[in-house]
Amino acid sequence: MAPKMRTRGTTRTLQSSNDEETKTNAHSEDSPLEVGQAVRGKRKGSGKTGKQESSKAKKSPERPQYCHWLMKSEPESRLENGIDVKFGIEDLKTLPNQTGCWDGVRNYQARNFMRDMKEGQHAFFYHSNCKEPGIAGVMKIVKESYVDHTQFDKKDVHYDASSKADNPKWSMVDVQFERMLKRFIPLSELKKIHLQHKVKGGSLNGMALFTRARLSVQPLTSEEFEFVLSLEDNDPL
DNA sequence: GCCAACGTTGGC
DNA sequence: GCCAACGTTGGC
Repeated sequence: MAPKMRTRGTTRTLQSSNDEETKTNAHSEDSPLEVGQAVRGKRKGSGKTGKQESSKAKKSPERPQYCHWLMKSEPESRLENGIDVKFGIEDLKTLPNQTGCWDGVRNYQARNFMRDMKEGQHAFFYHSNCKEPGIAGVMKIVKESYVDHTQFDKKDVHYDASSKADNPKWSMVDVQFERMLKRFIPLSELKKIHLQHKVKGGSLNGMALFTRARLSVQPLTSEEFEFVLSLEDNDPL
């Protein structure tokens, strides 16, 4: 499976307020349209088409529109309830079409960011909770948010007994491997740059990786995204 | 609605 | 393995 993310928590996080807002829309799952290829065979795809959230939705104060993302997952084996949650970028490459569903996110803020994702946008694949944390590669969002079927699966690590089929709490997106970075960009290097930029100004000044460290799905501004990509051609700091 | 206790994330 | 930071829960 795809235990991708550490969602456990993380992913799911809501930060405070945000989530609440989001939560508000909780019901809005997006539409599950057809199933894409979920990776796991199971995909339950609910077929209902959601019409949308509209209803109540007042979309809160609008959330800024981001179009680049960073998603965390653990590349090294670790048992959670007896189940290995390992899912690194190499695992994504192995799936059919190099595509998988990013299930298991159980944090409202992270979930909301996934709900904001649009097909065709890019996300960094970040390796967390491992020897060398950092950004390994780039993926593309190939299916916008739909119901995360693992919330209803008692056997799944991320089963959520509080989520009901008629009002699912958790969503996921499908992502496709795009490419490895020309070199792995370690967290340690990003951190040094972040600290410099905080002092003198610079693109990584407010990077979510440092300002909201525990969030497993986070947005990047275009400037941040491009800056990180520019590091590929530099020598490691 | 506050807030203390508890649980999780994830770097180190 | 430790533990700081922070989200979540539940009593009141």
